[in-house]
Amino acid sequence: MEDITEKLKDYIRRKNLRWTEQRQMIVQELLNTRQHLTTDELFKNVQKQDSSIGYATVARTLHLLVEAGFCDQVDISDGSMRYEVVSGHEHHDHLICNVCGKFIEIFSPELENIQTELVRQHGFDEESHKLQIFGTCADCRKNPPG
Amino acid sequence: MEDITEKLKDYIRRKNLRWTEQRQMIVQELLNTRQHLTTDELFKNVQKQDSSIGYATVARTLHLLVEAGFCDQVDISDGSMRYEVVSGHEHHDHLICNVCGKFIEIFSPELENIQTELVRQHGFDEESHKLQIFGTCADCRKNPPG
DNA sequence: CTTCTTAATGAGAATGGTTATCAGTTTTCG
DNA sequence: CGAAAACTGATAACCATTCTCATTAAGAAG
Repeated sequence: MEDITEKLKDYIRRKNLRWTEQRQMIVQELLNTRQHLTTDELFKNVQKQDSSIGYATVARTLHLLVEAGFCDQVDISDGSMRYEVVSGHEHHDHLICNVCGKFIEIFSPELENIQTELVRQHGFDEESHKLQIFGTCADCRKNPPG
Repeated sequence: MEDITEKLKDYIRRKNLRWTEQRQMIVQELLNTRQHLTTDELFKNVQKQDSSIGYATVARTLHLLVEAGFCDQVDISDGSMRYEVVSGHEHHDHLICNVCGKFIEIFSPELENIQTELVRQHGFDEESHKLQIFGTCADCRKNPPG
């Protein structure tokens, strides 16, 4: 999905913002390493390309991407926020491996339905939800430690 | 459930720790205001009783309670951890009101079953999970703003 | 191409929640 | 009592994130 860059350019044009070399490079790097990165991890990766780019610019670009709807901000309570490129299906939940840190995206209509029903029973008006399942992924179960 | 205090005393005895006035007061205050408090909120409440108690002691006591299994640490990504007294059912999920901040504890066996199945399908070995549903609670829907 | 407005940048300071440090205190147990 | 060890309170350290501000540069207009 390289056209995220194009869509972002559109967004930026509409909002009277500016398309800069730094944003280009940061988005490129984020797309390359397609993972759930922290600001600092992405910052370090970007610095390998261009050591003049500052931390604040990376942080600001990530905020921009979230605001524009191209990234999700994920908090797995490990000390810092992580960012992922929104890919296809809008909403999904996460399996998170405690060993290797990998994220597996999951989606289950049944799960969503039960949640909707639960919420209704409590007279609650849902806006969003977040399900995170922590454990050991299949790979790490097969090849334990190192 | 005032006997949480007694159970905690037992735990402390077993671990060769010590039951102090400060811990007594902090636990008492936590039980009184039975809510999902931040360390700072509990600290402020405790200070009303005894202004000599330090922040660090409150924080340490909360850690102790979590470690001993009498409290859960809940992270709703609002900037700080919250603590709740474990009440009856071991595991539960949360409905969180974006308006008044209230937590509603929910538990659904069906939900748990579906999750178990989902996890199994991915060859994942679950250790724990966290489901948070954000929205507006029944009360805040009836009586909107302030 | 040049000018002009204003967003963007980079460095570093500020912030805020949490954790660590340490000297002094208190509990426990022989 | 007296010693060992846990606890306390004040404050410093930490760390991710956000803010500040002087400078740079995008991009629209002329």
